[in-house]
Amino acid sequence: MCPAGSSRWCPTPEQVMILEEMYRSGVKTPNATQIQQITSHLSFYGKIEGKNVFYWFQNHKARERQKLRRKLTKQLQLQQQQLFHHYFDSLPSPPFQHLSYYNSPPPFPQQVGVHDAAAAAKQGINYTWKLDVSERMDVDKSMMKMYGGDLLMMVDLSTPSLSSPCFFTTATATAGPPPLKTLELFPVTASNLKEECNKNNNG
Amino acid sequence: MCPAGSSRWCPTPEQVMILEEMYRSGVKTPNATQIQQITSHLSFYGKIEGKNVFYWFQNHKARERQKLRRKLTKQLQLQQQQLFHHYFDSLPSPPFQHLSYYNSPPPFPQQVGVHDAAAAAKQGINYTWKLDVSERMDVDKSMMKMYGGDLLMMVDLSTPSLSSPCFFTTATATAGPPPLKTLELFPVTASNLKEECNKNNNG
DNA sequence: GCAAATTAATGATTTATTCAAG
DNA sequence: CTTGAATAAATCATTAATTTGC
Repeated sequence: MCPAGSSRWCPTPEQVMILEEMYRSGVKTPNATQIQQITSHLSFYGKIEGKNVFYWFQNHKARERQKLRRKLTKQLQLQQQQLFHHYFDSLPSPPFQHLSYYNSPPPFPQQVGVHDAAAAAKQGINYTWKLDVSERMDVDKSMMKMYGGDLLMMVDLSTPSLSSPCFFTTATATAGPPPLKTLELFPVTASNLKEECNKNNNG
Repeated sequence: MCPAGSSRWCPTPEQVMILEEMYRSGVKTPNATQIQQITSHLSFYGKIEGKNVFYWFQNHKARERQKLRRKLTKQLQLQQQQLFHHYFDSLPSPPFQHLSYYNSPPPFPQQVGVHDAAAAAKQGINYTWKLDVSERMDVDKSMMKMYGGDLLMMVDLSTPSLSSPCFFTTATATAGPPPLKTLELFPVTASNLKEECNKNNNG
């Protein structure tokens, strides 16, 4: 339960359930209209604001990605080890096995992404990340849209010179749909490495 | 000059000048009220919206930091090299000089931050980042405030069920002032290293 | 059992990175 | 190449879960 004067939103179980269901069914980065609808719907189950919904999706998406990455990285390591042992165990007498093991990638370093994608699929990974391609849904074609989804500005009612209570208004009718961005399948970058390093502290 | 149906804001020279002057005089992350004032002031010189002002400060702050970091890093490297050479050149006959040079920090690795702060100061670097401590200015005590300053949501006028044109409203009266955050003086982290790596691609 | 102490989960902010217009 | 715009990653901060000693 949430403390009385809590500084942050504490979602009710129903709210979380609904949000997760929406996420699963494809809503990853809801636009302004969607957030509005979701918010008013969820407000039935408890106090909630639009920014809570927005943050929830942002965090959820990021953390799902993170979980997936970790899982993949772990599996990757496992498989490389296994394949490696398999490869060297099949040799008559491996002279520099220990060196190779610690220093070099296995003998198929160029295709590691594709290879492991296929292999991981065999092991039951569902390629959830492919869903991310449809992150932007663009459900309604109204003039209004969400700018980036990373900016929230409050209304300042104390300023009398303001005719409209809203700070930013969109009068700009931008042409064309937003550029659909694909996700890199195997983002084994510095970010991942750092994460893998930190992981050891958590357990 | 800005094309007629341009998709993005093209600031006039006057606007840029004023923005830079404001930045120099301490405004690094203006709140909603300040942005409103700046916007209406600058609108005298040309078409401008609140989000333009917001983005401008965000980008400017980030890129100033970036410039400073690069300068510092470069200077750091230079000094370490110089000190290093000075140190080893003073030895009678350095047997493993090349090894040490590539593998080890100089003999004062624990205080590198403090040391270089002092040294850099001598060379004329102005510690601009110390200004960042006063980033949050909290000029007015109105109920409305800027949330993070990193979220912008548009109004959806096409939804008739909306009583207020604004999407997110702040009714939460949080207690106490926002926690003033200090900036780390020498953020020589993985991020910096990565940047230094990438820098070579740019020139 | 049950609070104080730790740890994990997650809501909220800030910073870094990337995209793309000009 | 510069820079406005947008997105993603990292980080901070608070709350929920848990462990631990009594």
